[in-house]
Amino acid sequence: MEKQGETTIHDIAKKLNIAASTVSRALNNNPIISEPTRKLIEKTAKEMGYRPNIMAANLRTKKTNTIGVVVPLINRHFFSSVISGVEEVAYNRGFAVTISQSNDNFEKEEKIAQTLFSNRVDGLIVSIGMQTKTFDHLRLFSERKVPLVFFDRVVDEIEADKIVVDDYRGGFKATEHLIEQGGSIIAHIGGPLNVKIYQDRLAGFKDAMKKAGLPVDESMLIHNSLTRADGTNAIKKLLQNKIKPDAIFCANDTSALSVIIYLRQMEIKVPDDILIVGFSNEPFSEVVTPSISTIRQPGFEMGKKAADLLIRQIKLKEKSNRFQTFVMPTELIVRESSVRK
Amino acid sequence: MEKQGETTIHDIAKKLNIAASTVSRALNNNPIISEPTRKLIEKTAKEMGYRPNIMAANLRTKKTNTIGVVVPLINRHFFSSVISGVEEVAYNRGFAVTISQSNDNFEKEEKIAQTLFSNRVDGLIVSIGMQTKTFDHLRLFSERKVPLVFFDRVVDEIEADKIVVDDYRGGFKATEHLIEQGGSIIAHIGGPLNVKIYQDRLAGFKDAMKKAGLPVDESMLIHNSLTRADGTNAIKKLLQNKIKPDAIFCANDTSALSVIIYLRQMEIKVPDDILIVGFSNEPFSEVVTPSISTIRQPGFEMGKKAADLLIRQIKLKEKSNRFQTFVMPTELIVRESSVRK
DNA sequence: AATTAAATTGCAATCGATTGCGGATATAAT
DNA sequence: ATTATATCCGCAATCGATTGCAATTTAATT
Repeated sequence: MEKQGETTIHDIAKKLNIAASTVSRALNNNPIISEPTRKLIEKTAKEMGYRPNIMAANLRTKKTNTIGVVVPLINRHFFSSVISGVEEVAYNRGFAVTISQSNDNFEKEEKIAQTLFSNRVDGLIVSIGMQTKTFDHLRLFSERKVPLVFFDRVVDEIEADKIVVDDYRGGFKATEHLIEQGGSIIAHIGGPLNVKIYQDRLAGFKDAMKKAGLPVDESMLIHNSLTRADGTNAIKKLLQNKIKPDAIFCANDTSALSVIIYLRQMEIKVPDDILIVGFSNEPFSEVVTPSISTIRQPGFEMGKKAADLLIRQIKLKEKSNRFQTFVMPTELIVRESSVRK
Repeated sequence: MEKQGETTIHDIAKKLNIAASTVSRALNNNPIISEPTRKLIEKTAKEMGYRPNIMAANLRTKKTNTIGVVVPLINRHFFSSVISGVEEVAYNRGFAVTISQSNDNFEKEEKIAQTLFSNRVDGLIVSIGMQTKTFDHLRLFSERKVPLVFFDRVVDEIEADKIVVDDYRGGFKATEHLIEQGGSIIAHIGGPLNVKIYQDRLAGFKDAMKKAGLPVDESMLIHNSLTRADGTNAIKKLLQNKIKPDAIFCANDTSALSVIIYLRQMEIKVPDDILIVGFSNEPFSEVVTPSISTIRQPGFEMGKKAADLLIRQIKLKEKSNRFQTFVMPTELIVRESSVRK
């Protein structure tokens, strides 16, 4: 005999001639309920196919047990790895994960933030888009005390927990490595400078150059959105310089790949003629020929850490702890593209 | 003056000396409310910083405006592309997307299904895990009339909308291509046969062989989980056969990659000595050397289609339309790994 | 001016679970 | 037998929005 609707705690209560409140407490393992009645309630709940109505509970408790994640692009190895890490931790601690992608579009990012806020997510994990230069849509969360964690592309202007990779040292190590391998006229293909990670990678690049006593010529610096097409355009432009680079530090693997493919077409040898280092350790960087030296970013671990921090904030709540910034170590992975045989 | 809590429709109603119901209707653009009062209500709502409490609305309407997506692994290009497509459509139609990964683990898939069901998602989009051989956890949805759409790794035993790629023709085309290129002793590295897509790819393989009058030797068929390690083991085993294959159809690009890398180490030339075709068109397959011929699966489009179908079901509800299966066309992408120069 | 129809708005119940507080029962102590 | 002390449990309000139905106001008609 199927009931017409879902069974509620009231149905269970009625069946057992007890109060709904008792049922509720029993099902929530409230120790105030005696063992035998709890057992009984659990048993009949199962028999009746009871499933708690989470919306009702949420309404009452003002919690959704949901955390929101906003990334520029899901379909991108680094971000999907982070999401994977977030999901793993969240799932194990009883949180659902709602995911949205901004497509690096500011308006969409704003709308997503509004929506997630209205949906009362218990907390938010964000990596901002490349166009994002104002932050009111995110301040909304921090001001209303909704826990917020930034990762990778963080926002300096907002106080919150942050998880970044050591982009500065990554840029530094990459450049230093190129210098060690014999590069002296070194170009940098970087991302938009309103995004901190690209500032940092650039800073690392410059400092490594300075340390080695090498000049940084403006004509050797290019900033774009680091897509495949951008990478191709960038290398074309670099090759038009009177003095051509003998090494390039690319701020991501995608542009490094573009460069390598274009150079192959031009019959310029990598690494013999030009050394290349990328950034992020995308899966393809390992298997392309020549394989791309790059900087590893521990995406999965960052996701786990972000979720852990966020959930910690959610649980603590009131106790406004100081916000922390975690810097995940970067690792230079040396492959073929940067080592002369 | 911040109110202590959120402003509700009752607050607005009180301020304007009208009933909460009027406010509710006005905000929902119910035409029964006159234009001037609607304007007034909207204006004060904005002034007071009103944000609807979605949980309360959900509780009342029994809708969550959320759709669940379950995939084996987020961090996998094909799946993240599908998710990306789902997210795009869902977002534009006012649905949130909750994502979970099963890690190809049956128990986790079960728990996820339970959780999403309890969370009252309005519909579910699923690609089952490799271990999944029973389906009660999914029948839960179909039986309780929660819209359900399968994609890629679908379940024959459950009636629902399904979106698959034409794995049979994909397998057939891949194999036919290998034969055209001169392969005659052709091996197949496939996935577990409880998953339909792998059955179909195998069937396509066999039929293409039969059509060409070529024998299918059991020793040329290997089934595993198609990981990097599995791929390496598979090619090792194949090379131990007395008769060695001169072509291999791999059921995914990952195993094709493993094979290529192993063969390179063994100094066996691809494509000169052995032709290779993979499956899925993972990003790396284009850029590896030799680039991998493969079968394209339109992940993003599948995601969009899945979301569209699901939302259509959600909107129609009652009108139990016939369930449909959409077969997305596959496309053979010929690259270096399967073409003798 | 009276009556009717139409247009608006309000009342109050409802969705299902949670929880503070008071009441009932049982066991122990005197 | 009586009081004290836990131990359990139930009552009823509450979370905030939605909605059927009733009530009121306004406009239209005769």
